[in-house]
Amino acid sequence: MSEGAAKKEEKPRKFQAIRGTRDLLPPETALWNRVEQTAHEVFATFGFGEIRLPIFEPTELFARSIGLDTDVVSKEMYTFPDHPLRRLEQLREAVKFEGATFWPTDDASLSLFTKALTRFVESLGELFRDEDSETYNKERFGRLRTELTDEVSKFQQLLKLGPAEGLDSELTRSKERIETILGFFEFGESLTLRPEATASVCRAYIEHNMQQLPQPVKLYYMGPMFRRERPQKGRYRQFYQIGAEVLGGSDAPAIDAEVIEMVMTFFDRLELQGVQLDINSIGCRECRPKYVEQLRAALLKVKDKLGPDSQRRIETNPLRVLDSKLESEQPIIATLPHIADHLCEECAAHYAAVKHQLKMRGVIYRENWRLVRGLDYYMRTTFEITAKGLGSQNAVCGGGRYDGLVELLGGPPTKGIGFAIGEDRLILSLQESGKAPVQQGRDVYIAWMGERAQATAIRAAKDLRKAGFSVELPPVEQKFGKALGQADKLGAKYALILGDNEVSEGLWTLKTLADGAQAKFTEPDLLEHLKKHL
RNA sequence: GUGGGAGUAGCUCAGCUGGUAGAGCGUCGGUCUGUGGCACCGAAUGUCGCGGGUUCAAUCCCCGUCUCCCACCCCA
Repeated sequence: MSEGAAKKEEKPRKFQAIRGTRDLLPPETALWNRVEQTAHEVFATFGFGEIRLPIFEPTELFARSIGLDTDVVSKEMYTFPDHPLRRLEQLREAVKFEGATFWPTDDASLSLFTKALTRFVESLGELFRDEDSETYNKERFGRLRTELTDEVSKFQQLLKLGPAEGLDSELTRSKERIETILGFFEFGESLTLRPEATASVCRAYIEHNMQQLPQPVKLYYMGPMFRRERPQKGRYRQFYQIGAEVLGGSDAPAIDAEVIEMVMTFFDRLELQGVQLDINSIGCRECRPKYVEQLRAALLKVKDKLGPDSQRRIETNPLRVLDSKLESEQPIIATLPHIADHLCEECAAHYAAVKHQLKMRGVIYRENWRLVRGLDYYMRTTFEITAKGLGSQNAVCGGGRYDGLVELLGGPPTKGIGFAIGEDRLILSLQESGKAPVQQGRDVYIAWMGERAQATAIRAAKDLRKAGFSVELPPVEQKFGKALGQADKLGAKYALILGDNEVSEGLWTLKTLADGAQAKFTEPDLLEHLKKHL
């Protein structure tokens, strides 16, 4: 038993990718690369430039843009405090380490406690010297530091006076004040792993004064996003998005249409199957609230016929009732008022023009009056693209217009529209329809034998690779049979045979693995031959 | 966060209402030291997801837990 336990301890912990994250391996990564490469190419033809963004941002950026009441912000973000919290934890550790309780009760532990606290305050001083970051408000921290030291010396005095009459409550209050001040240090900038990238793009637009560039500014990005959801088919906690945003300039319907055209072109190029574009307009700050009220009123009339989820949404977000999947609710939903009939004049005109622009571009769409977007910042044009083979998460792209978001984030009034593609889902759909690449083979496998031949083989590999061929050069000598077996398993097209004969003759043997044909070439001829045939 | 299904070799899976594990594929080696795919022979790899309980005995029964899959919710 004890032996078993000891044995157990020797074995290091087996690590595994944490829930909702995964490794992408070859050959699948070849497909990812193809998708991303295609995005680079297609987006470039539409005049979009790539923007590379931080993976984390201030929490507030997402809270403000996506909306506090959305699920994404209220329960799905990976949020953590920056560095100052670590300082506080260090302090707590230090106090514990010195053998003192966090709240000393006698002289001995008091001196330990103040020692640890003093060190903590000093370390804050270091923090200010080390970091030139503007994230920390020097003045505020200086003030806090003074308050803290003052309060601590007061606490010390109180403690030394002993539990004299009337001082107990003073002591308690002093403790509370110190804790409060320490609490402030905890509020180092709260950071969040980005759950999406639109907010970041807007932040970058503002930060780099892009309104001074020729408008509109057209940017695209790709990379991982993070949401703490329950994993499912086509849904991960670290997932990948490819997105694009058009910021600034006008809100011309042609921009909406061109952005949609671009995604469709991209999907077309990838031969994505079962592509279906749905569009809608959800109005603006003027007309949407009025519609929402009418919708709510209509819903209240049929409340008892709805499921519990939808009943709840009547209060929280009536629009979401529209995309309920419940079979039993479908007939009821069909009777609800359409937003298209309640758009203000400008929104209606814009929506009509977007549809016209799409037609001119030959983009096939379906109007879906039940298509509503979840994030707060969307207005007017919204769209969603679905593809086949995705289970119940069949949306592969979602997007819409978000005029006013830049302004909300402290920038100038700016028009905006964009979309995000779920790359994981895109890949999944491509794989389901048999578009997955096969295992990467090699152009040439070099079967060498003998020390002299290895030198030749190394030179041959270098030259072939320089010419762009994929070459496998075995690190150790192998029997010929084995070498050819390896070449076969690796899916090589050719085996270059280099043995004593070849080296002394200066004629290299090239074998075509598919049919077993062999021919001899001089070194330069071989390169020429391969260039012609590969 | 809620519900359902599943975890046995690298992969796909067997394992009899309890007696401490097997197959196929793959990997490696050999038959085969200048010729691959085939065939034959051989080998390695498992804390039977993890922890606890019942039992003389648990991969199997019970409880908990973790992970994966599917769906709800929400979203890309």
